[in-house]
Amino acid sequence: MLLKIEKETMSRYNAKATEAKWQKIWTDAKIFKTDSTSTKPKYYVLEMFPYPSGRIHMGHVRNYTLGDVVARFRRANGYEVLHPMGWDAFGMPAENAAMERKVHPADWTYDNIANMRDQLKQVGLAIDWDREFATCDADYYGKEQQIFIDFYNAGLIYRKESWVNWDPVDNTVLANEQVIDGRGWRSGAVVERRKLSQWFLKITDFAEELLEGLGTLDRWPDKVRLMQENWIGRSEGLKFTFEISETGESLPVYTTRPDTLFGASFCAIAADHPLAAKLAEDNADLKAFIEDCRKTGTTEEAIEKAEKKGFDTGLTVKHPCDPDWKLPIYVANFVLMDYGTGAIFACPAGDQRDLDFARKYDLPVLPVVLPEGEDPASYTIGDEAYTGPGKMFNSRFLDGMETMAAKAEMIDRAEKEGWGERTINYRLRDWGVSRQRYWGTPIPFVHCDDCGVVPVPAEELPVKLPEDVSFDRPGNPLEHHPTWKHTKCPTCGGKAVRETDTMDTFVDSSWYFLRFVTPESDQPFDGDVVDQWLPVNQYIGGVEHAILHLLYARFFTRALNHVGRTQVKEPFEGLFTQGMVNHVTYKDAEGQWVFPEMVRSREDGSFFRSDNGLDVTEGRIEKMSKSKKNVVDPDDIIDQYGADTARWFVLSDSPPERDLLWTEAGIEGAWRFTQRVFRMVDAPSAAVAAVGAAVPESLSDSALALRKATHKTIVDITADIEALHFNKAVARLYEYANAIGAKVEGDGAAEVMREALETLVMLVSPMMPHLAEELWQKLGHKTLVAETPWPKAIVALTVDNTVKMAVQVNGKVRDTIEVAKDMPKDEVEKIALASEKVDRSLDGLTVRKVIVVPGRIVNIVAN
RNA sequence: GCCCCUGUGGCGGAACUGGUAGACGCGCCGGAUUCAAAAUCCGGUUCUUUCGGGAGUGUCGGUUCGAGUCCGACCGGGGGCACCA
Repeated sequence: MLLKIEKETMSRYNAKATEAKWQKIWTDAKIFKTDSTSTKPKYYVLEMFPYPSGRIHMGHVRNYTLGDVVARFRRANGYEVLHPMGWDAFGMPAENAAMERKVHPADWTYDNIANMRDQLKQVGLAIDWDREFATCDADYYGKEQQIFIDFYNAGLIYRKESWVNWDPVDNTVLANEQVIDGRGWRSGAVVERRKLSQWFLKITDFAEELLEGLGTLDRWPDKVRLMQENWIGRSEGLKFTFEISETGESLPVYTTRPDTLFGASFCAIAADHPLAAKLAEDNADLKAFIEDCRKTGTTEEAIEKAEKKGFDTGLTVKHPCDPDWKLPIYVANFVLMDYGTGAIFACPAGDQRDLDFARKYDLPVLPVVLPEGEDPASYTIGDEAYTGPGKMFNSRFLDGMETMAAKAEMIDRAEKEGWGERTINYRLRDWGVSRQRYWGTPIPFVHCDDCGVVPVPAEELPVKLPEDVSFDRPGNPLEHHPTWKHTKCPTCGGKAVRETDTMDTFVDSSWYFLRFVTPESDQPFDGDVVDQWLPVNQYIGGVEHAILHLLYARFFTRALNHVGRTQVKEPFEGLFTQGMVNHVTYKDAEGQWVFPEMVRSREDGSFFRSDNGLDVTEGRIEKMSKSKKNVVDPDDIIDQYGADTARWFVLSDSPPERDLLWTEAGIEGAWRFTQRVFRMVDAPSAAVAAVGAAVPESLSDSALALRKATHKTIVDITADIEALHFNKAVARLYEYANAIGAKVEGDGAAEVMREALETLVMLVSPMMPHLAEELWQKLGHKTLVAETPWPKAIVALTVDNTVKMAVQVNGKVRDTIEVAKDMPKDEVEKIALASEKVDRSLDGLTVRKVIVVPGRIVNIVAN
């Protein structure tokens, strides 16, 4: 009995103690410290840095494990790897905590960082922690202010009065993208519209470059490139000017469908259009209509959306091709001031919105594009506009032309006759970065009555946030602070007031990957060193950042290039977007969400709560979220199974770009494998360590089979990791473990087994680094796995000289044959036809044709 | 409404450029070990069958000697969006 217990403990792998041990050894030896000036080939792997919310979640574990496998794999393959970590530390939750719990945002943030750093370190990541910083460090945001002033001096920053989305709860301005269904994306408050003076970054100057650059990003997911392309929204069309018949004033419009100009039926302007505002001055009804449009916001839900509304101004414009043709001007709720010129001409036959509008207000609908196969005499438009291609008709000089040709012709004519021009238009708008908040980078400017807006001189940076702030009343604490904003004008020395806006936190994350390269630089970064390390070779993060963060970071890099700080143009060479981590949801009999750890199962398969015994039912599988309580805490998992098992599980089963389903059974399976690998290597380790590394020439069949498996596995795993197909790598390692478990005996068995076990340890090491170190040591090595080169396959052992081929009769597999790899087709055919099973299937049929695809298949066609 | 992606056993998923569908794992079933259990090990596991086979990758059709893979239409699931002129 005693003996048995002892055996049990000895053969069990104690993950917790072992992991702590190796983490300390790695840290003490500083083996993950990156030498920026190394002559080795460089590899920069980066995961999107976390927001310090307080605790890590499984999504973090997945994200950082993916990156860590890449980092360790590249290190083993001879690269100098840069794999840093930092904190996206500014943002509203810290201010919310300050308001709710009377804790200073800085204290809250740095406490959270300390917690999460400890948690992340337990995952065993190969990170150079010496480069760590938080964006809320004055050192970091001071450098950001420097960049901001650079951009200002380069004309990339301007201020303008503009309509903004005002969140009345957070007392802040929201970007359009941050307004979801008319509500603030964080507070959920119904958004109002206000006019404020705002700071803007001229991202639109780079619209064309950013669009073109997408073409070079061949290691980005197509999906993300497409989303950015749509976001930039380049279109080519005609910009021309209507003359208002009654006043002679001009009204510029933009259209992508100049071909349909003869189908025009009315003209519509946005509610925010200056002309609308002017007309509303002495028209109460119009004023009310405009107010109404504003209330609905720019992105309202479907039902509200569907309702096209307009207001007839009573004015008309002259058709540019026919001064006698007058079109009424409407103010319409579906025309956007931000896009094009804020005014359109409408051709109801060719645009669904225009058609809906025309039907509602009983305006003419004249078809001008004839779809193929339709008769011009009888063709009419019902409730559906025709937006496809076709031949022009009812269109005077365009009649008979194809749509594309008609477009070009109309633009050419407009340019020749001088009433319009070919114009490229973008949907992309400039980036408003002003936030009326405390916990962000102060915009480094002062307002002087005499000198206007003046940048803070470089030697006075950083403009630090004051520490003594109060969150007792709503609004921006910087505005309320008794002294902070009062300063002297850098130009004239007179009284001046600091800008109290802080920057959008997307600014912070737009250049952190550059700071990581030279975090000690007194400049934002050392351009020469950055140019050697960038672009980031592999960037990994959530697809939710597909547009904003990634587009802003691309813009920032180009802007930094523009101001001469770097040669780099595209920051991220390879992008990988991981899927979410999901879990089933549980609800008890009272309808309350239940944490998975509180769910117990009965023998009949039903569930109950461990605390109060209430019945529990399994619900949908959803993204892990605190609100639905379908979360598992990485700390608990690591405590129970160890980091390696957790890492192994998040890498297995699902392809990393897809959602991962977290299950108890899955983590148990991973844990079993961890134990199995440990036993497989541990049990024979002493004997194996004594065996020489040299494998003899002559091997028994079973030894040769294992050796071949070893070298094939090296090739496969290497390819899988390079392609980030970690789930496949995991599957192959299971297979390889099975192969090692098979009986090996005879000549060379011991040597081949040693090679196999060492290879297994190495191949597993990027995924389960602690276990690998422990086993490596047990196999008699004094060096670290983390500093051991990746195994090299002997190519000769990875090719077989025979091959199994399927033999089909009329496309159905009847038999398999094993033939020499280079056997001529006619011999293969002979062997296939000699098969008894094939012969049986051919009974009564005549062979018409035999197709032999060498190394793959034989198909016998018969009837 | 528009755009994109996706659909394979009970489940997660394999299947290179069209060439043996279901690798590997989970679950389940059986066996070994154990007083018993846990753990571990071995075997089986798409469905169906008269044990010869037959059917099968969302549905229907097409191309091909051969289709999960290519083409067309439809159905389901997921994601994105901006009423973008």
